[in-house]
Amino acid sequence: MIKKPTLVVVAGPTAVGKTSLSIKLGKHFKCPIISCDSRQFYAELNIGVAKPTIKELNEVKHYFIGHKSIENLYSAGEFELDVLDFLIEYYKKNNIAIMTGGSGMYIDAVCHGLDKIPRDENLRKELNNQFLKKGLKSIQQELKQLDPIHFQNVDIQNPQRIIRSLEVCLLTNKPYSSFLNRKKKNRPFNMIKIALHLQKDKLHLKIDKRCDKMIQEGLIDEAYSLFSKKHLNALNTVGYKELFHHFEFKSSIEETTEKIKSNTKKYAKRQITWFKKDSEYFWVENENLDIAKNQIINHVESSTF
RNA sequence: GGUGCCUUAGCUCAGUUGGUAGAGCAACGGACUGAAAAUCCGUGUGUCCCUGGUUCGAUUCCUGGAGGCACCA
Repeated sequence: MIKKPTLVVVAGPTAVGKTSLSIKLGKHFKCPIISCDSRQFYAELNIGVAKPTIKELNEVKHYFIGHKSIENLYSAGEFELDVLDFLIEYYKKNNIAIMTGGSGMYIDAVCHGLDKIPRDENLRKELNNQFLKKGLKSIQQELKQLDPIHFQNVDIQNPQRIIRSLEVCLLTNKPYSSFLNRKKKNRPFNMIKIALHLQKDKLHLKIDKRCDKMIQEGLIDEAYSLFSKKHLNALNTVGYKELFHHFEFKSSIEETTEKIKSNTKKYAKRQITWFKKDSEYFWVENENLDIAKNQIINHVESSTF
């Protein structure tokens, strides 16, 4: 049995069935669920991010759902601190919690920690402008000067990465690479990491069905009500960005739905790539909810620390 | 029925003055330290509609056929 503070992580690609399975697990272990989904954090996003329903939210207590506004920039680092604060308090009186979600970087931030590196939104905006005006070469050159070590290691074709590191160099007058330690932090709790799996064609079918359902349930209206804010980072999100394009360029709704499906599948692919390379995950086939649930319960209860 | 055009990757199409072919999208693989549902990188997967002929060699030229589109009847 679980005696030490334990965090059960339930990860997996979008539409694999994390929500309903973790609710079953939450009921079994009588514990709350920490959501680790970088888009369900936002109060304004509902249908398009497949938030648990009100009914589901009432079945098991959820945290970190809808606790932020799309107007505010949130980050993996802040999430790490928020969840840690929560868990330290929580484990004073309880010994098991579930964290579920598909945002690999956020999961890793909680489980292993990020190095403490500052950020500056305004500086980032300036650098984004510089990139738009002067191009990739310009920011590449600047990084080569300010942090030759990171220049060697970073994907220099990726403007987002270069801008992030330049942001830190300019803000601190120190090279970005000097902040990187890459050591896993110790946590005052044990972790059991589970990843859900479905055969690709089954996952794709579920994605297709779920996208159709989202449209039926009013995703178009939801996106339309957010159209004026489409520049916000939180709205650079599958399901919304394709609909913004539809509003702007009058592409057909059929075409748009297909695009959402296809981008969701690409997203799932990237998630699977992320989880696959982490050998700590115990993979569970999620064809049948109850079988998967029992498999996870056995795995958790047989884990001795 | 006649005339013209078309048939090449999963899709839309380039192309080869005859030496077995390449783009976009899709698909597949990967990276990832405060934007991460983001951002970026890599890979061509092919009876070039079928048949016969010319040729050292035909996806390319010629004959015949099949399917499609357009126009004329």
